[in-house]
Amino acid sequence: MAKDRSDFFQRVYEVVRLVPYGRVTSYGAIARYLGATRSARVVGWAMNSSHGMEDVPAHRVVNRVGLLTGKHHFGGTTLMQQLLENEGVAVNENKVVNFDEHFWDPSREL
DNA sequence: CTTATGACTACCC
DNA sequence: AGGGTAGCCATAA
Repeated sequence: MAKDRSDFFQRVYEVVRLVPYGRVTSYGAIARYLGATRSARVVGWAMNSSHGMEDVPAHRVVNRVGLLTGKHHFGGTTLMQQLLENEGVAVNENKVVNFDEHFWDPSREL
């Protein structure tokens, strides 16, 4: 049951879990941290599986421009936005305001 | 078993 | 500078 999906997914989940409160990161940042810049899609796909993982704050993961691309997967509502705003992250038009300020890069912060 | 797609990003022309 | 294609890995059919 441990390595069911793959180590890649496990690493992605771990990094996302390490995202501090009130901070957001991007798929590419995680992928790059794992050493696979082009694997950003896999990171997003990992998030798709993260739906059953409450420990994985996927709402803190957005695309490189701070756009809540995965918001549709949160129930098709503003749930993702509400979660971010609840943590102090301002969101406007499905985009993270001051994304550069809230951006948390694992390979940079870690 | 093979094909296609998917919450992305970067490079090439 | 802008648009299009390729790359990555896994899951689903």
